[in-house]
Amino acid sequence: MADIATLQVPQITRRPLHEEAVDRLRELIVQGRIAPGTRLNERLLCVQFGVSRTPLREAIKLLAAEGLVQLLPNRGAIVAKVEAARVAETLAVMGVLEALAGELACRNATDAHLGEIRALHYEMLAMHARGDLAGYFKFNQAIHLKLVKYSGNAVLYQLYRQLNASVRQARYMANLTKKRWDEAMREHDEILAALDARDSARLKALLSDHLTHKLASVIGVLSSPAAA
Amino acid sequence: MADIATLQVPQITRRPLHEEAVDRLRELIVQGRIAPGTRLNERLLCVQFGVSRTPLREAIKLLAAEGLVQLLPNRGAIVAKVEAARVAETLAVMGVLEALAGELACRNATDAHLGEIRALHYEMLAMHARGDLAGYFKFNQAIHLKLVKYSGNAVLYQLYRQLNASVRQARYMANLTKKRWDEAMREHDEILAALDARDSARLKALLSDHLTHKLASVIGVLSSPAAA
DNA sequence: AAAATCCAGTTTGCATGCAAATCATGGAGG
DNA sequence: CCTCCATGATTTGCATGCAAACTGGATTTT
Repeated sequence: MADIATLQVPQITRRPLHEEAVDRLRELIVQGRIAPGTRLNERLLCVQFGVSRTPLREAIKLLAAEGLVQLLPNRGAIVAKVEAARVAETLAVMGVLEALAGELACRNATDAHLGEIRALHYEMLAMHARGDLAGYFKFNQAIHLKLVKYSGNAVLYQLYRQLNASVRQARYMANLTKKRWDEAMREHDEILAALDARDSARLKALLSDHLTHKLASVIGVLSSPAAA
Repeated sequence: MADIATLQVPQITRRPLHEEAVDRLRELIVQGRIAPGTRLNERLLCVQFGVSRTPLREAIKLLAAEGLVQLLPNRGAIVAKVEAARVAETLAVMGVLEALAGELACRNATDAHLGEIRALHYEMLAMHARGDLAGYFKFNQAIHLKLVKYSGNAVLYQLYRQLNASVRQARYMANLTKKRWDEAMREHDEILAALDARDSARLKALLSDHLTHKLASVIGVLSSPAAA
């Protein structure tokens, strides 16, 4: 008897509030609902999240180490600004990380994993065909994240996600031109082919180029904001 | 008048206690004074640091996002364990980061920067000649850090330092054998030569190999702890 | 008029107190 | 003897209160 009850016991302990706060605040930031440079007013966010200042402050500290917010001693925290220079640096790093991920994924990913990526790839192509930019970004992100995940290197995955979050807003500005979007799709085709063939050297080169192109695209947008 | 007074005004505000706590706690952890897996007792650390629990808890959250400690909901935090698998993964990532750093440093480092690295290189050789392991580690670390710093990519530098800290204990186990130590010195000679020649392709390859060798060395030690 | 000073109002940083969860120890039952 | 459960002690998580620091604008000084 009481199997269900005993099984639930380890789960009834509720999730700490500061974890909840971290997720909600991160969501607000990466979605751009709080403009970069804005001060995070503790009291305001408290009432918004329905928690006290203590767990909220702990959440802010977590996000600070992630690089999403910047701590100003005695002046609280502000949403980290996404400066063009920093985005460029971040994408350069992500480029080599993804190249490594591709290399490892060729060795470590299972056929099932490859199938999953292939499925996402076609979903992405569908979004591209429809001109659904939001949907495209979603699947594009998913593909890149899965690829890194299936590298089998957990440290790499965690780091990549961290960097990705810190430039998420900027990435949304990347493939703005139709030309660049089409080109990115061709690149993705090649990436998938190399992955399927488990050609690690080729995949590595393709991913590196892909990120370099994305970098150039993002920089172009960031350095001339009026062009949007 | 009152130049000194007005200049000091912005500085009299004392450093927040949680920042102090972060530094002291990080020091304890990376130096291995607190064994991996140990629970961080808040009350204990409070009296040790002379601060209240609130700033201490915030410090722990910062270190958690850095990866030095692991948060267990409702059970506080423990010092992150350095498992062989995780060290291997981390070194693999550091390898590509350093390769990128070398590539960038060839382009961006000034001659003064190169001179500084060269000086550190000779200091390291001196330590090697004396058989001073601790001194050798110190200068070896300095060289690698400076190289990454002089890449000019701040994101890369921050990430590299973070990863380096998280496996610091393990790195001390790396060059245990005389043979590996001598080999590492030869590799460093080549690295310096490539950097001086600003041969980015060669430097990239050398650094990548260097880390791969270090990885193999560390793994060998970690997987057979009795062999020490 | 421009710059420096001063003074509320607001916000952050920190200490403390309390409730919930976890841990440890001992005893009952098999 | 081992397992399971109960219960007190410890520890974590959170809310609140207070002091220090910052902010912005009015006042004074040059």
